[in-house]
Amino acid sequence: MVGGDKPNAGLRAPKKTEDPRIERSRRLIRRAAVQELGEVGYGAFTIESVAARAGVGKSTIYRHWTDKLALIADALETFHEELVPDLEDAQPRERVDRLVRHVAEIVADSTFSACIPALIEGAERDPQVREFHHRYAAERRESLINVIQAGVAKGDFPAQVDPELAALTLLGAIFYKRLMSREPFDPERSGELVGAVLGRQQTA
Amino acid sequence: MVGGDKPNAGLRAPKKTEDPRIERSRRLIRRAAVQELGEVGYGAFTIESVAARAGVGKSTIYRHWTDKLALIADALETFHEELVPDLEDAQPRERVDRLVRHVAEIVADSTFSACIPALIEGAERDPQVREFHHRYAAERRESLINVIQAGVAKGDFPAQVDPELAALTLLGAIFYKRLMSREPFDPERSGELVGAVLGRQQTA
Amino acid sequence: MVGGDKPNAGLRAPKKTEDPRIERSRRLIRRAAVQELGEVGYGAFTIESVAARAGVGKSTIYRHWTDKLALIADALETFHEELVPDLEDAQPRERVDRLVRHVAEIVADSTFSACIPALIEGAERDPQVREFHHRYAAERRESLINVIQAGVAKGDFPAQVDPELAALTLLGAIFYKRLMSREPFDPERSGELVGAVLGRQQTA
Amino acid sequence: MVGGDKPNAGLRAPKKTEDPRIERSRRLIRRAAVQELGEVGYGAFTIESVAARAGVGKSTIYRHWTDKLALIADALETFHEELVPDLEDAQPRERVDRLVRHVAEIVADSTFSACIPALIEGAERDPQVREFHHRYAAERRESLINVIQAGVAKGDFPAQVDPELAALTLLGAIFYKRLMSREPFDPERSGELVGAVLGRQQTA
DNA sequence: CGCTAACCGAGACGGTACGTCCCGTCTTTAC
DNA sequence: GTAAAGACGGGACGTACCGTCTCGGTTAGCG
Repeated sequence: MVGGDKPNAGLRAPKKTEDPRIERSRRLIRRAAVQELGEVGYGAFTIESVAARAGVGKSTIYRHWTDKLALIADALETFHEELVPDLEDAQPRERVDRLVRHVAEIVADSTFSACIPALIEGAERDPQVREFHHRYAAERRESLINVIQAGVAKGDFPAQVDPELAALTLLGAIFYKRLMSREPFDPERSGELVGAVLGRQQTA
Repeated sequence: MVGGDKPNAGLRAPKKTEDPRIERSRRLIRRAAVQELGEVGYGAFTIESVAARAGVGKSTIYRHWTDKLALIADALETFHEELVPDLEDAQPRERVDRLVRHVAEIVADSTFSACIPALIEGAERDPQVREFHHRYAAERRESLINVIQAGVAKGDFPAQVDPELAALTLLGAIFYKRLMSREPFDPERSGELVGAVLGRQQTA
Repeated sequence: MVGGDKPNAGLRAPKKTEDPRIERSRRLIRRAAVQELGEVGYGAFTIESVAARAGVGKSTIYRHWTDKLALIADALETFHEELVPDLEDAQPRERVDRLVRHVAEIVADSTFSACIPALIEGAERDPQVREFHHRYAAERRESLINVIQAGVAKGDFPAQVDPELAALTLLGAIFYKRLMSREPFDPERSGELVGAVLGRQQTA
Repeated sequence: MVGGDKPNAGLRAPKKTEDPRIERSRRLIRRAAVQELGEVGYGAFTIESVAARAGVGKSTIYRHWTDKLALIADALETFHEELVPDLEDAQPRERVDRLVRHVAEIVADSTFSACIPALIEGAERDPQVREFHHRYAAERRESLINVIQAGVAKGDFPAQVDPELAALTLLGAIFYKRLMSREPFDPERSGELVGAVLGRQQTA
C-alpha cells in the first residue's frame, strides 16, 4: 500500500482477530473506488460518490485511508500482480515481446490506465505517492531490462544494445503515446516496436 | 489560443484601440498562472491564488477568461513558440541530434517542465486542455518525424527505420524518464539515445 | 418560524431524535444574526460576518436556512415572545399605562430596538420580512386595541374614543420619536401620552 | 443637500461660468434616480441602472455624488418644497387638518414614501444622513406644533393639549401605519385623527 | 474659427459577498 | 463497540455589483 491506509499496523495488543466487517468494508470500498475511477475518471472522482456506491458512510472510508489519493493508490495496488505475470521460460525475444505487449495492453485500456495521469501528478506533489509511483515503475522497468540483458548475453540481440536505454525507449514509446495523443499505443504494434529497438528477428 | 478567452475577435468596428491595461493584466495573469501550475499542479490550481500572485482582483481574471480551464489552457499556449526553434539546415543526423537534445533540455529543466505533470493531468480531466496538449505534442513529434524521414531518404539512417515509431521512442524515452523516475533524462545522453534508435554514426 | 429554515418538517419517520449540535448551531447563529442586524443594519448585514461572529462555518448557516433573508426573518422571530408579556387583570387604564410604558421601554433601549430600523428597511425590500414584521406589529397593536376597547365599554375612557385610532396614535408617537429624532420617547412620559389620547384620569 | 455632492463649493476662482454639461448631467441623473426609485424601489436601486437610464456613464454619477445614498438623498431634496406648501391663513383647526392630510397623502403614496425606510436605516448608520433626516422631520413637526400652539392659544383646542405631544401622536399615527402595516394611513381619515387627538370640532 | 481644457461614455480595475459544492474531521446514535 | 449518518469548519468556485480608475473622444468657449 502506498501509505495512508492505517491497518492495525502497530500491534494494538488486545485485539486478537480483526472484525470481519472491517475487511468486508475495505473490499467493498476498494471495488467501488475502482469502478468509480473507471466510470467517471479521476477528475470527477469523489469520496462521497464512492461512499454512496459502496453503500458505506464517508467516515468509514476515512477510517481506513487518509485521503482520496491514498484510496486511489491502494485500489491500484490491486493491479500490481497482474502487471508482472509472465514468468515463463521462453526465449528472450519472445519474453520481451510478451512483456512489451502486456504493458501496451494495460496502458491501452484498463482502470489502471485511467489513473496514470493522476499518479504522475500525485508523484509530483506528494513524496509518498512519488515513492510508490517510482518504485512501481522501476520494478516494471527492471524486469524488462533483465530480460533484454539476458537476450544480449545470449546473442539474441545486438551486442551494442544498452539494455537500460532500450527499456526506456520501449516503455517510453508506449506511455508517451498514451499521454500525448488521442490514441494509446496499439498493442498489435508491439512486435514492430521491439524490432525497431532491438533489431528485426533474424529468422532463418 | 485554446478558447475561453474573449479578445477583440471579429473586428468590432467601433473600438479603435484597446485599453492598454487589458494587455498588461493578461500578461501578468498568464505568467502567474503558469507559475502556479508548475508549483502546485493542476489539482491544487486556484484562481484566487493566481489572482493574488498576479496582484490582481479575481474579477479581472473572470473578465478575460470564462473559467479556470480556459485560463490554464491559454496560459500554456504561451510555451508554444519556445519549443520549435530549430529551423536550421544541417545534416539530418545532426538535426535529429539537436532536436532530441533540445527536447531533453527542456524536459530536464524549465518552467514548462514543471507544468508537464499538470498538463497531463489536465488533459485527462478537461477536453479543452486535452485538445491543446495533444495538438502541441503532435507538432513537436511531427517535426522530428520529418527530419528522420529526410534522413532515411538520404540514406543517413537505415532504410528499415519507421520514422513515426522512431520519433515515438526518442521522445518517449525522454518523457518517460522524467515522469517515471527521480531523475530526468540527461541531455548529454541524447547522442547515445539517437544512436540506439537510429543506428550508430557510421563515421569513416 | 417565518420560513426558510428547514426543520424536521413532515415527520420523517426514521429519524428519532435530532442531533444536539443542530440546535446549538441554530441558537448561536440566530443570536449572532440579531446582533449583526442591530449593529450594522439590514443593508450591511452579511452572512459571512454572522458566521464569523457565531464562530461557525458559512456552510453551516446555509445548511439551516435557505438564504440571507430566511435567516433574518427567522432570527427576528425570536423577539416575538418578549413583547406581549403583560396579561394581568388590572383596571383598563392601568393596563393601557403598563402596555404603553412597556413598549416605550423596549423601543427606548433593547436589542430589539436596535433592529427596528433594519426591520423596517428589510420589510420594504423583502416580502418574507415584511410578512413577519407586519404580522408581528399587528399582534402588538391588537392587544392594545382590545384593552382600550374594554376600557371604553367599562366607561373608563370617553365613549367617543376610537380604539383602533387611539392605539395607532399611542404606538405611533413612541416609534415616531425613536425613528425621527435623536431621542427615543421617554418611558416616564407614557402616562402623559395616554392621558393626552384617552383623557386625563378623572380621579376624585 | 445631504452632503456627498460636490458642487463648486469652495469658490474655485478662475471658473466664471459652469460648463452647461454639468448641470445637464445632474438633472438627467436626478430624474433617472427618482424614476428608478419609484419603479424598482430602494432595494433594487442600482447605480449602474440609474446610469443606463440616464444615458450616462457610471463615472459621471460618482463625479457628482459620493455614493448611492447621497444621490438618493439629493434626489429627495427635490420633494422638500412640496412638503411645506400650506402657508395660508385659515383657522387653526383647518390648518392642522390640511397639514395632517398633506403629510398623510405624501406618506401614502409618493416616491418620497418609498425612501422612508431607507432614510431611517441610513440615519441609523450614517451621521450625515441622520442629520438630514432628523432636521427634515423636525421642520415638519415644528410647523405642526406651531399651528397647534396657535390653536390652543386661540382657544380652538382644549387648554390641556400639549402641542408637542399632540404633534407626535398625529404624525406618529400616520408613519406608524405606513411602516408597520400593509396599508398606509388613509388620508381621508385625517379629520378623524385630528378629532381624536385635539377634540371634536365643537361646531354649533 | 480653431485650440485647449474639461467633461464625458465606456468600461477595466481591485474588492467583497453571494450561494454552491465538496473536502476531510468530528460527533451522535442505532444496531 | 463499531459503523452509518451526517453536521461541522473550511475554502474555492463563478456571479454580481460596488466605488475607483484610466482611457480616448467630444464639446464648449476663449482667444
